[in-house]
Amino acid sequence: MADTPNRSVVRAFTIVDELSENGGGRASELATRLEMPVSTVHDYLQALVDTGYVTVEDKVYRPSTRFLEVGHRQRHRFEVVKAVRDELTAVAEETGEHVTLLIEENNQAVILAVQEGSEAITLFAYPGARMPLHVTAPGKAMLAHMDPERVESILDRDLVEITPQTITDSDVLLEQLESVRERGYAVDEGERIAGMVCIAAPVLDKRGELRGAICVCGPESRLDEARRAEIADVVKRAANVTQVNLDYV
Amino acid sequence: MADTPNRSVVRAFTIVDELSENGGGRASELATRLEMPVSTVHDYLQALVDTGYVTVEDKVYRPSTRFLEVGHRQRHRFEVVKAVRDELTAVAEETGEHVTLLIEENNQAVILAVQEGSEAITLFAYPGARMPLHVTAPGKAMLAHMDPERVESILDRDLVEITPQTITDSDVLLEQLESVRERGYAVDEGERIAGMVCIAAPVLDKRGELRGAICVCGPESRLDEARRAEIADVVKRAANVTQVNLDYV
DNA sequence: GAACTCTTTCGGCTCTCCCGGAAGACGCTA
DNA sequence: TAGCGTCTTCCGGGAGAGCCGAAAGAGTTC
Repeated sequence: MADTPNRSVVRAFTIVDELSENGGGRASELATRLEMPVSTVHDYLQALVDTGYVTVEDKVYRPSTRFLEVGHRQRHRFEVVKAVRDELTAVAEETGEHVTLLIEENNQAVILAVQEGSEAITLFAYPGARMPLHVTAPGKAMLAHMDPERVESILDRDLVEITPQTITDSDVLLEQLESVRERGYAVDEGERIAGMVCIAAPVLDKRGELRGAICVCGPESRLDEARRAEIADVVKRAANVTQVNLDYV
Repeated sequence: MADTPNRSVVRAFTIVDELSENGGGRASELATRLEMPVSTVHDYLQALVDTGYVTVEDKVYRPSTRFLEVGHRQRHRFEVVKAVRDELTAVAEETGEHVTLLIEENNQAVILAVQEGSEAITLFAYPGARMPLHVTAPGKAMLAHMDPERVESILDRDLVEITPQTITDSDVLLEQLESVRERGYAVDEGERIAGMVCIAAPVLDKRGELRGAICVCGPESRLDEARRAEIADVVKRAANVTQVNLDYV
């Protein structure tokens, strides 16, 4: 944690972030948005283009496919992605819903794989999509198996409210985590997306280390008590099989 | 094209590249490989971690899932990805082979989507994977519809030989491009991967602008003359449907 | 063709990156 | 446990590189 992290590096990635959020932009646009001199932004964009991580076309700059490349290469190195693969499709087939594999990174839940069942709702879910831990079933599933100190430090911060259902009381969350450990799965009811219910089970390896979570999402209307129980079983089984695969590899 | 592109930016991404290639590394490792002082590398790594684009665990640094995020967001903005979606699965089902969608970026062919048929050979193909244009069917399909001046400048450079079959003679390539335009599809026979045949059709929009290429790859043994012709038809149809979808959107 | 906007170039001042050196952390061996 | 080797982390002063104002160039609009 240096006092002053290399400013150029930070600025470069700030520009990348800005480009990514808006899907691209022109030098002057960025300059105003980031409150930097145009010439400075211009210099950075040149440098970024030089590296190949940004492309220009008609003065519009965009993140290049290099990001995909680096991202996917890295993704392949997560053993859990391979270990879960068949189970993910199996779960999608059995439930017909939207199924994802997530991991925890920097106190956030990040999607690594998506598999859509036949009835799956179209969600804005893609590899790399991230969300706070406390607002989702997979997040809670993972929190339940993280180091208590880290959990505490995470819950101590502002628990952002994303929907009216989002749980922002850390005591309530701690109770839920306890129940996750007992039942082996977590549920969220419209806590991240209104009207959407998610059921998730944590994936642990034989040493008990957290490796991710498998999550099924569907519309409230379709998921009554009985169906939720069914899905919970499917998800738990998938997590279990994945663990076995992990330990084999 | 500034004379001296911001050194910090270039260095930062050099480090990212190195991390990506080796799937992560320690400060001292990078320092030796990149021939930089350890302390310098350390400073950069700190800054990169600060941005969230690199993570550390047990002193091992890795590109974070941010790259996936940026990459995928950008991918979604390519209309051709949506336009081709159903066709890609259709082609995979019909042929049973390995099907990909590629685009051209910075004089390279880049995979944007992969769909594996039931018999598909396992290829090291993932979104973001890149390859020279002249060594692949999709590359040739795209070259055939690029600005002649650009084509010339690309073919004028060193035509890297990847397999003994790779075509490194620009005149031969130019002839092939002509035939691609006539027939509507391109073929490569072990020019990128020995023993592998690929058949690809370019995707153009109504203005005739190049938007990408659809590619089917399979083992030589399975693809005799007749089957190649079949696949060529399937691929051409898929490209055509995609064009229609594109023009609709 | 004048006025405006946005991109690109230029260059000198100043700030910040750079890296040697040293301290600290960790692991290994005896 | 002490001692040694390796790696990470911290520190600070010098010099080189980034920064940005200003102006020129490119492209558009009316």
